Amino acid sequence: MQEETFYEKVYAVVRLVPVGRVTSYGAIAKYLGAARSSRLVGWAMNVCHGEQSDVPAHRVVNRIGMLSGKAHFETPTAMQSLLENEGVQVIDDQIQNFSQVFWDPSTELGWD
DNA sequence: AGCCTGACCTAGG
DNA sequence: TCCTAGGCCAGGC
Repeated sequence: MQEETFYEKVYAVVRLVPVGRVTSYGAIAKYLGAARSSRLVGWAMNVCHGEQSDVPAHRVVNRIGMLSGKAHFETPTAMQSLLENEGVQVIDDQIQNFSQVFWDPSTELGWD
């Protein structure tokens, strides 16, 4: 575990995100014990984008549930399309029922 | 080696 | 309640 870098940890958590659910950068960072390093999560996603990793970056949004990273996908609509394909309703780059589809690792995984 | 930027979050006015 | 400022770590120039 310690051998894994911050990115590896981020990827691991993102990969644990169930289908039809989304999480936030801050939630992941907080779960990793780096709540103040939420930017690194976004940076990790950027690196992940270049990698062929099976990291569902489309399931990661900001704290308000907005598809802030959609611009970094292959296409501006790829993120929304992927989320809608998984059953997540997205309107105007904004996830609907965000509180319901939100998946917090600190809560879900934290409860053991 | 130093400065700037970035898919963010929290706090203060 | 909305807007502005600061801070965090890593990568690029």
